[in-house]
Amino acid sequence: MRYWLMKTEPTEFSLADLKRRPGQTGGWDGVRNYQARNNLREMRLGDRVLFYHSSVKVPAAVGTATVGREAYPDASAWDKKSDCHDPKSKSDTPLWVMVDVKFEAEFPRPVTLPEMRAMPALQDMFLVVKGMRLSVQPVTPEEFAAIEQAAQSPAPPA
DNA sequence: GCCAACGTTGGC
DNA sequence: GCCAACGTTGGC
Repeated sequence: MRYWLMKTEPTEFSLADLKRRPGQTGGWDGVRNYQARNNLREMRLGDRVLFYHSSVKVPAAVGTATVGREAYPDASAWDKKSDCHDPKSKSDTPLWVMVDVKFEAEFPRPVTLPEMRAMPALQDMFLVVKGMRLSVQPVTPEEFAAIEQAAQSPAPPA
């Protein structure tokens, strides 16, 4: 099993939104970055996903999800009315893919970006080193566990 | 195929 | 709202 981090703006699609979906499952479409797409293709059923909220006052990991369906064509790329429309994507060779994710758990408290930056266990984490511009990132089992554990513990003093 | 210019992203 | 970092584009 592999571990991932996926970024979303909660105003667009939050963890609470996912939880409210039928079957608590939602399609993760709109990824238009090649490196992120390649990560989507690597995802396997049951892989675990850290759910990260960006572009808010305090960016944070807020919970977890699992991969409910492996990569399949992202139809929004062909939809001329969609913000995510991409004329480069031809129907015979889908350029962009999406996965389905299933709600797993909401953390007892958010683990914030500054907190993650401060955690010794996360000094080599992709998010900490390279930032959040890549919307689908790999996470090591150790990093994933450290963040889950932090979420179960009291927040550190600010 | 390189690289400068440009646009976008996201944290602050 | 600003700016740094990065991905993408297009001219050569």
